[in-house]
Amino acid sequence: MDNPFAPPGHDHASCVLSALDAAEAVCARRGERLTPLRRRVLELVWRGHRPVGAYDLLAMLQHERGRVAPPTVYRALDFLCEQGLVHRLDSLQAFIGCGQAADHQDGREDGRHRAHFLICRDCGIAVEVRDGQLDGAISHLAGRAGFAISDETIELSGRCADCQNEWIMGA
Amino acid sequence: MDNPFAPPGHDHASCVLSALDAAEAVCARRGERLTPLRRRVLELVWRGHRPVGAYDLLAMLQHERGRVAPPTVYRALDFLCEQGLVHRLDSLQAFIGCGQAADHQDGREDGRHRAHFLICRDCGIAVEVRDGQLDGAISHLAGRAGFAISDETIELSGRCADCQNEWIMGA
DNA sequence: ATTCATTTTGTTATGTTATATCATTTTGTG
DNA sequence: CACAAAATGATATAACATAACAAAATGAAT
Ligand SMILES: [Zn+2]
Ligand SMILES: [Zn+2]
Ligand SMILES: [Zn+2]
Ligand SMILES: [Zn+2]
Repeated sequence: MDNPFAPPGHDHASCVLSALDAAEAVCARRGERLTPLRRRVLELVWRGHRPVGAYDLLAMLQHERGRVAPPTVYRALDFLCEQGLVHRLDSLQAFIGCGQAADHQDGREDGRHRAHFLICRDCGIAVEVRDGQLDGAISHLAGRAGFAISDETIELSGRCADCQNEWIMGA
Repeated sequence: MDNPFAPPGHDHASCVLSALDAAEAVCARRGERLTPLRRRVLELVWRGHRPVGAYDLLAMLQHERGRVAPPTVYRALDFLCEQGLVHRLDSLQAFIGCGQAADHQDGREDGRHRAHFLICRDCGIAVEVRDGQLDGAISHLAGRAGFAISDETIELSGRCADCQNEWIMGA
């Protein structure tokens, strides 16, 4: 029983810093360019641990730079997703910073990697999780079916431990 | 190694018939109304084993009834999804007939149930799969995190066995 | 430094998916 | 029939995403 959800009062500034540092390192190693725009979008995605919509990011950028069009945001997000620094949550049509960017093992040629999520419907927080047993079950299932996996969308929605407790406590 | 993908030349008419029969039975048992529109939309979803977009369905309906607006389709799809007769594939933003409607165990109050998919990017076919080991891994993962799952989005994209063989054969 | 190809960003327009709202019709019930 | 509830029709709009082309920034080679 170890709750992987970041507690409300944690030092989030350090989450952001380590994400940006990891991004710099990853891009440097691969010869990719983490431009000011891309870096800023990554920073905005890391505003919190809640998935962010592309148009929310667009609004934030417009607030700080005036006219910005959707392609600007989507291109930055595409880059960040390719590098595995951001993930898209298909069930929410929203984006979240990668929680494993530091331990990037470079599963593929590009920077993408398996990413599985728990998403709390009450507090809205999503966390990237990694589980060997789950990975094994998926590989085994695909193997038996003769299926060659190239992408996994695994998103579990429900209520995190904290939100369940709040109900019990009557908060 | 048992390939769960329906082969190209199978008797699809019987897939459709059994899906419609199962739907009638499920709705009758629950006191829900499988109206002509809903039944027709279900039939159209079952056109094949490839996920269908809502606007594709809309076009088909318009072709046979003249003016039809998006809400007509989405309402029918909402109903069918609630009854577990159709599933939405979040990674594709498309819908597919439930492959387990016959063995409906009614996991919940409404007709929804766990649904996991293999989706072939070459032939476009998607199949609903069920795997005890996968279910167990998910439950175990959630349990350890103190997370209460209410919905699962599990969609594995890649290449089905047949499409892999076609490449080898040079077809 | 100047050229030049490549990459990134800006800009405009449009495409795709989904929902809100209210009117009308159909259905089941007393 | 009268009535309430459920389903459908109709209009408008919201939310998410991409195509296509122009301009600017970058990096490498002369
Ligand atoms: Zn944090
Ligand atoms: Zn929560
Ligand atoms: Zn079939
Ligand atoms: Zn295939």
